[in-house]
Amino acid sequence: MNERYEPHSIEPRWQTRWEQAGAFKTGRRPDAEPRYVLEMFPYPSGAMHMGHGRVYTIGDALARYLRMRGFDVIHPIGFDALGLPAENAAIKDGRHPGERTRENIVAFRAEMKSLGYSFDWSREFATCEPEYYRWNQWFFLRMLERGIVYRREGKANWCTGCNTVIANEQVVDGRCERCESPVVEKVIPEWAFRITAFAQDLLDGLDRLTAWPERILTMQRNWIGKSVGAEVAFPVPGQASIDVFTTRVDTIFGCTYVVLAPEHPLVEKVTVPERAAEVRAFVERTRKTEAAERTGEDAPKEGVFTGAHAVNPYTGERVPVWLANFVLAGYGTGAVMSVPAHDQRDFEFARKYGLPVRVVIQPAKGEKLPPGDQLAKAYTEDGVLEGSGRFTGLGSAPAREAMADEAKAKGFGKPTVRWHLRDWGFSRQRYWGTPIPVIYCGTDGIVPVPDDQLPVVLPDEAIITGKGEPPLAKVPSFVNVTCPKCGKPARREVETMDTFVDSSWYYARFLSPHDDKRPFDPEAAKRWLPVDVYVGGPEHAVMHLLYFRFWHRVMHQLGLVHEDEPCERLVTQGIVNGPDGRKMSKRWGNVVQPGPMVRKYGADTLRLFILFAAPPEKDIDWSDDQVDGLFRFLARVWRLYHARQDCFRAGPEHLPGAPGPFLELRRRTHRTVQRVTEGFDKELKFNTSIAALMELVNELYPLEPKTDADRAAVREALVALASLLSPFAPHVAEELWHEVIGPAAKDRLLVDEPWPTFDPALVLADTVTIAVQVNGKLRGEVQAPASAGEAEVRALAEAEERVQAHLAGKTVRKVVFVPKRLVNFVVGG
RNA sequence: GGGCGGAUGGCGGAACUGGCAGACGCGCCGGACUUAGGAUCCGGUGGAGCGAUCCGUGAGGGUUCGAGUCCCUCUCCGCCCACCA
Repeated sequence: MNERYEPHSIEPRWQTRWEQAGAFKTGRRPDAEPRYVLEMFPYPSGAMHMGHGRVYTIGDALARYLRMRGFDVIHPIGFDALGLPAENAAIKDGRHPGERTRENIVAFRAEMKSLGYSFDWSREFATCEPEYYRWNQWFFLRMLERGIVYRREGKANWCTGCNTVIANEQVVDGRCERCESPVVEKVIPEWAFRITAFAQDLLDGLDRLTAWPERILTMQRNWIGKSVGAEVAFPVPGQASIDVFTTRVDTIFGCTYVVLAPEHPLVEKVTVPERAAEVRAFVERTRKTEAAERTGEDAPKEGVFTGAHAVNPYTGERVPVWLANFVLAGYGTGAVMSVPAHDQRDFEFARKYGLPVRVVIQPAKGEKLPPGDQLAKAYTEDGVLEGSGRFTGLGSAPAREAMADEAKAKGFGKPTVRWHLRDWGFSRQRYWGTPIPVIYCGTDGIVPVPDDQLPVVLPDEAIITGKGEPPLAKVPSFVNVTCPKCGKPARREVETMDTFVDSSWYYARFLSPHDDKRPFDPEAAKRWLPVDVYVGGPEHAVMHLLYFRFWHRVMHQLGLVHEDEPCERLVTQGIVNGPDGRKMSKRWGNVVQPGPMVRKYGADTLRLFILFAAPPEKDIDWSDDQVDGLFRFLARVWRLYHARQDCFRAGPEHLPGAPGPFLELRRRTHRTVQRVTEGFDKELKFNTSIAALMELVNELYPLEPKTDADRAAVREALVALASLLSPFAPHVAEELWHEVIGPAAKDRLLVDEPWPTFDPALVLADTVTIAVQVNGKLRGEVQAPASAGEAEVRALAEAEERVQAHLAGKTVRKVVFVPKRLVNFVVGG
């Protein structure tokens, strides 16, 4: 055995051995229970970064552990290869996005292998392969048949930088999430998934996801955004009827005006002729304002009076109808009833334009509100109704119910549910995506491409400029087809799919990645789904994870899967920041990449650093010093095995039973097995699991075994240590395990060995240290048998000198005894 | 403004259902071995005090024999969302 720890001489060797043995192939244990461990697949733009290093290290530790626990594990990897960045890069340097993507994949694969990740590489695929995206097209056609896909003529977010439509969910503060260019509204025909039809179901499903972080569940709930309210019709006599949506129908007696969105269809109709010019100017002005500016936090509230009046159906009162820039056409009915006393926006608007403020809700307790004209700000809490006719005196909640019911009974409204979630517009005027499989025919209209003509392959020869028409429109051989129905010349759809489509079902494709008859094998799905553990960044909390849940429900409807949630447990990992605590970025010059670190320290050290720095969900800062420390730990472990070679041949029959350091060592060994095992089964706090291994090494280090029994105890510890280390630092663990086990085991691999078990009798200490307190303050400690009762411990404690000093001259009023932990004398006088 | 997390030594972080605060690592200090040490090994390391002891988990209150942990009020930090009616 080499005296020095040299990771570079051992890591590639074991990587090769594992690969040759097919150690990480799925399905090696067909009779064992299945487990599916999945990390979010990477988008291969450029080189692998530390964030990737973290996700895959966390998932890999789990996968390796579960394999050793005897499960049949699937741990696949692939590449999310289609997408805007590759296309933007292509626009920049003129290279084909596929060429660049394939290069990046080669680099990624090499780095992942150098990190020793236990992927089943035989299942790898990239979403840019027609063998994959043809099934995106297949799903599209199935959803089209079922009305889940539809064509809509609607306002869309138009990114002025990417020149393409992006989803609502991808707009951040009025800007494109990717390129940060301003997003403007534009009317455009587009394809959409009817995800809103699943809104209630997606919401209900969250209650069953008990192993998802609460944070993520809350974000999804907010994103789906169910609000229960009421729709109420405010007639404009002789003109029209304005439907307003409100969640606070209990405040309706305080409604002093009604506001329409500038784009509301009734604007023209209700506006009185003398105000038409002013209204039109306002509408024009608002339309020109960018979404970001209009809906930004500090944007001024502006409005204009239409001259019309609408009737509050509850009171019969006539209230003025206004337009305002802050009312959005796309939400609710695009019209709101304004209750300035109980809504802050309405309040500010009313003050600005001198509209009346009428208090109709009083706080249930505490001071009453002043009259509306003296109110300093809106009171938006629930309370007790006043000045609300027959509803006066009711609480807000029962009032909402009673009032919505009355609206329904009298036919001027109804209880209504509204969602924040919008349908998912997924067509992109881009090249590097899945072609949408439809044909536009002059005779037959929109004609789906027949299944037997799939895939519609992305042509290589597209000219990508990022401007004007979609790139595919400029490829005549692609565009010009004959109609599958009538055989006349027709045009292909030139738009492609959002890449979130690709990542919505890839986990299922891993189950039969080479299937050319169907997207995946439903029998395999029955065995492997849902995913047991899914590891990825919390930045995907809403978009990807919602689409992914939606798609799974669609696959359920298609009979391809048996359950409606795709994943049981979600682990969201924190960011790896630079050494300065800031986000790694070229701008700060604080980027640390996994590749160079593997070359410097070896994969095992890097993996250990990532796992030891903090629990998975916390952000961590890169630290060169900590990395050094972990390299030193592995070198120390290495030296330990080297120094104890004389223990390798002792047999377990000689294990020590008599009290002494080697029996203590055995206890430590078994306790460590227990702690690390629980670390995997419960909290996934790998940092404390690794700390436990360090403690074992520290205890082992100074021991000098003299007898066979001593050596057997050391050997037991060394065998266990190699196994326990294996999920975290697999290469060095494999090497050391072979050293201990010796030549007899040369054909076996540690990664295939069973996970060590612990003896429950050994993890329980027989002597415990009990803290002694007087009035809650620590005054000493005593050693006692673990089984000791109160009387025994009390006697031991009272014999302690320091304790006696604090008890002297006092009366013991009470004694609190916690077995195995403490005894507390409560004294007085 | 709303939602969700946080706040513990010089630093990263431990602490199961309230029960010895600071495990483990880094850094630092001392020692050993060395021509040398930025390698390795051993010891120390929350603060104050010579000491017995006292003070310490963002701040302030409370519950309790006992609070990092539970309750109330507040401050700061991070992330997500935001004229969503």
